[in-house]
Amino acid sequence: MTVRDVAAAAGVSPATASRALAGHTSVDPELARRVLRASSDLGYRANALARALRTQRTDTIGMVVPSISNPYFVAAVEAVEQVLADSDRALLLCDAREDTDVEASRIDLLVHRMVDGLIVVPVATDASAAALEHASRQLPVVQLDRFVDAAPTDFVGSDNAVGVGACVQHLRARGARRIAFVGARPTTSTAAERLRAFRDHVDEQECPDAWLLLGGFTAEWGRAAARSLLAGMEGGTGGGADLPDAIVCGADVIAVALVAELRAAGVQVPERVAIVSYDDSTLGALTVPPLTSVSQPVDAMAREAVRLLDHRRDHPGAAVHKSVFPPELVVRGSTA
Amino acid sequence: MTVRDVAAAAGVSPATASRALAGHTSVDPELARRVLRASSDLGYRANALARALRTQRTDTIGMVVPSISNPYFVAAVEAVEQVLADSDRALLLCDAREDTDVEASRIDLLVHRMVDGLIVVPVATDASAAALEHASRQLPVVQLDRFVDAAPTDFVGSDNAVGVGACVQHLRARGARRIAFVGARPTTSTAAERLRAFRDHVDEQECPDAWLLLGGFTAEWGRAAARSLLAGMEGGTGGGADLPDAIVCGADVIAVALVAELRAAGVQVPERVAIVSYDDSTLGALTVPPLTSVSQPVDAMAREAVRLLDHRRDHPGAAVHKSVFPPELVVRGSTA
DNA sequence: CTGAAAGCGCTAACAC
DNA sequence: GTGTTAGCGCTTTCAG
Repeated sequence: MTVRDVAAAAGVSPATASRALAGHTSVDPELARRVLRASSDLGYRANALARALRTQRTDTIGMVVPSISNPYFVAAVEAVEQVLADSDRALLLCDAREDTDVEASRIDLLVHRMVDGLIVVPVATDASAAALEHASRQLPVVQLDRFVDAAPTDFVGSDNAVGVGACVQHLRARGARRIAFVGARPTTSTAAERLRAFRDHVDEQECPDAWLLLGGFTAEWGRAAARSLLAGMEGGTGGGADLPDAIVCGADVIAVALVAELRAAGVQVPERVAIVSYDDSTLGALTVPPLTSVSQPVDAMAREAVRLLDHRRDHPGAAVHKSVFPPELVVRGSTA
Repeated sequence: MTVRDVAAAAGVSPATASRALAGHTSVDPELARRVLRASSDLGYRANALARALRTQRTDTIGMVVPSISNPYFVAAVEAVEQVLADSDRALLLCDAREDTDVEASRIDLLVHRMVDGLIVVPVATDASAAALEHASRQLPVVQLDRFVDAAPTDFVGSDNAVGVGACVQHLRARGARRIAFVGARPTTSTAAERLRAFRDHVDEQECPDAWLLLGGFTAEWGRAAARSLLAGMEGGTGGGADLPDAIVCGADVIAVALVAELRAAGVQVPERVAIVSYDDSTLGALTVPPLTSVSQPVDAMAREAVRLLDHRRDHPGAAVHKSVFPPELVVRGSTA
């Protein structure tokens, strides 16, 4: 089943058949109809490989995420997959396993596969730069969620300063006076921005340095941070006086485990300690109490990422573009 | 950068260069060395598209899962991606969104992309059959986790009878006398097998029909089922007398929401009601209390799935093969 | 063992 | 507007 067969059946040359199938206007309407007819009669489907080899387009987008076990990235993958499916394109997905070496090898794999573009959530600000920069010289690349400055690519993310600001204001309005921050070490732009935003919003009075707890975007870290806060309480004046009124978490994976640990120790959430978090993942909505969390418009962000890739394919020299979306605080039981 | 360049640099023909690069033995060792040398000097990488067009191998495997938001499927995707990456292959991932029409169109997309094989977790026993059957006539297909009998493909799964049996025995050993089942309607083989196994293990005494609750593999259903059980309690003799001692859940997503709802209603877990579940997902380990759950050897299953695809490529006519792995009950706080 | 030549299936110049 | 021809880059007959 090739173009030649269709062409023969329609009584035209392969070239004309190809043009008709591609919807080129410079084809006699009558011939075009015959071709289309023959094509559907024969159940013809153009060979994707041959077309790709010829046109240098694979209709495939590559995506590399730091870890597919993180529900936020899963949401991103889901959204991108949907956008691509809508335009008959496919997603080559790779998991970097939080390792910049793995990440580099996956990026290389995808470039070599000649994907039309690459969507990357970089593992780390420093160590991801080289691979990204190299890739961006071969094809359109957009960084999603996190940004590596050294790699001059397009970017789609959300405004972490606004998000964290909303968290702090919400907690204050709810009466919180003393607020802790449990986030990730600033090895990624999001972690760094959230930390900086938090620092900008509170002073030493509201949050002493001991309550700026930094680890990783993992459940283990959430648990460890909770234990650390609880230990501080025991050393204090007793009665939980040295526990913060509220905690801002850098991600739902952290918050879920942190809440679990606090509750296991008999600390009431939200009565004794209110919790706000980031990502608004399915995870956070399932727990007791469900998490108040900052939500990002993932679908719109996915659409924008794909749009930027398409745009850059057509305008390789265009200036680097950054799209930053406004997040929104979704209030739930953890601050009820 | 093409084979011709390498060949020229090594002073041989493209054919010989190609053979040397492919490791064919029928090449003069000296020439082979020159080719390899030239290749690495020039940083040559064979064009994946051209090779695929010629050899009819894309080194890409397609995978379709019912929903990428379900952590069990994420674990499966993660495992498959790892196995493929280890053999320099890539994963084309599609999400069927629990819809058999979407599933059919994604399978079609992947077949058309000429993936070397297809790993499918079918959405439903009936409605997924046609697409699977059609696909399996074009390329190697293996069904994972769930099985559609009408589609004669290889299969990799785990023994649900053994898993559910272990759940029931564990609960009995813990002193449970009255056990409810909250699972999914038997529209998938796993749901059906788990339900049947449960029925085979308990009698009307231990579990009246009212306690066989069937919905979907979703958190919403877990919540609804919990409410239903709580409503039954109110109608009973009071004091929670009409609540089961234990509940077997068909999946962690169900269990997590069910536990949340029970606890919100003041029911102690595991003291009043013990919970066991299925999948042993990251989700279940994060909750309070963490879930006792049936664990499947996902990595081994992924390896086996890829092995079956490879095997079938070499032996298209071989008999259909089913690999069933033994699951294992992981005991945690929800039955502590 | 090696090279020349063909061809995977498609589309894009180029001529008519 | 249409057909002829060439070629994307690779591998694999087929001769030698």
